[in-house]
Amino acid sequence: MAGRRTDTRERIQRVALELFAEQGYEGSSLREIAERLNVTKAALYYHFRTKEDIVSSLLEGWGAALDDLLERETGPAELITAYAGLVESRFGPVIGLVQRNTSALKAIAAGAGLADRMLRLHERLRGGSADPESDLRARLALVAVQLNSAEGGPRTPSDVALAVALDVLSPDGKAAGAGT
Amino acid sequence: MAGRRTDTRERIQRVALELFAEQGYEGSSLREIAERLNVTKAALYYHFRTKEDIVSSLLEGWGAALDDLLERETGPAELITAYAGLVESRFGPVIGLVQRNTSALKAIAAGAGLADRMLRLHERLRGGSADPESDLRARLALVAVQLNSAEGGPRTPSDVALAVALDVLSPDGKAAGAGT
DNA sequence: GTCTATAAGTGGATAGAC
DNA sequence: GTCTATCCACTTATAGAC
Repeated sequence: MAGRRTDTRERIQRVALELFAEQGYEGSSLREIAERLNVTKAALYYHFRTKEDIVSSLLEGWGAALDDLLERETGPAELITAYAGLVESRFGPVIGLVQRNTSALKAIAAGAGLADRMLRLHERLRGGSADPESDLRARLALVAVQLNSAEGGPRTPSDVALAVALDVLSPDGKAAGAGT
Repeated sequence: MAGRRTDTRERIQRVALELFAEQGYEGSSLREIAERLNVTKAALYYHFRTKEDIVSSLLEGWGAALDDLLERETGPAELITAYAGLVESRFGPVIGLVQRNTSALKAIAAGAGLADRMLRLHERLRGGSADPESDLRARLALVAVQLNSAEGGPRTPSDVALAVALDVLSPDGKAAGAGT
């Protein structure tokens, strides 16, 4: 695994992520990716079977990390905290991509899979309470920690984002949705 | 104005919005729009100069409504309330479109114009306070009222969404950002 | 206002040489 | 592992008849 001689596959992924972030998934062509790498389109096809494979490979790590998260049996607060850690440490750019290309990516298996996991995370986050307000608050908490994702630079310090997310999820004053 | 004999232009807009919502802007072709309308592509070009013109015409009303909103000299709470009214009464589907096709639409003049107006609205919403937390809260308030936009049906009752938005913007306990 | 026909270009993808 | 050359489906857009 670590003994490979070239890193072209990784370079393709890096450049593709760059380009998709700038112009969107459908707005970026394989020709452009190849040009920026100074190779030909055909070379890309040695490393990836299709264009969809390229973007899927980009989403892969994020999907796996979400699965890890969903397996833990922690409560809402710990869940959103761990989620914030993932966003901050590694997956910000990928999340930004997903968020700005929702329509384009929902037509792709890996994209639909991510949407599914986010839905499950959302359910776990609102815990037992299924009322509309808790539902909305759980969504907003997720948005709070990922709003920064990849637009020119981090805007909200990550600790502030997490604090707001936690407060939005369970506003002080009202005890968190422990009743019922 | 009210005396036109055909409504083809409006029918094109209706079908285009439908299709863009289902498959995204770049994922929908003029051929598909024409087919769903039982006309030919060429007919579309009688009513709109380009594909971009079609989507721009869809965003137009929303842009104008935002300009109206920005001209009023009201405070944050009134602003978000009025915004929620617009989302609820007329522009939900359009906002959903914008939100799910951010990348694709930023390459379009009308789309970039909308992003600009949202930025100004966000600034007005956080009023004088420029600290990271107020900034994030202002963004979240906007998200709160528009999260429902066009996915199969309204999820959060609009009054609940507005209440949460107002609370997120200025959590009770802390007085709203009225001082400097 | 809508049609047929077609231009002109791009896209993703493959074959086969090196 | 990368190249040249090519294919073909499909796109936006236009010309001109009806």
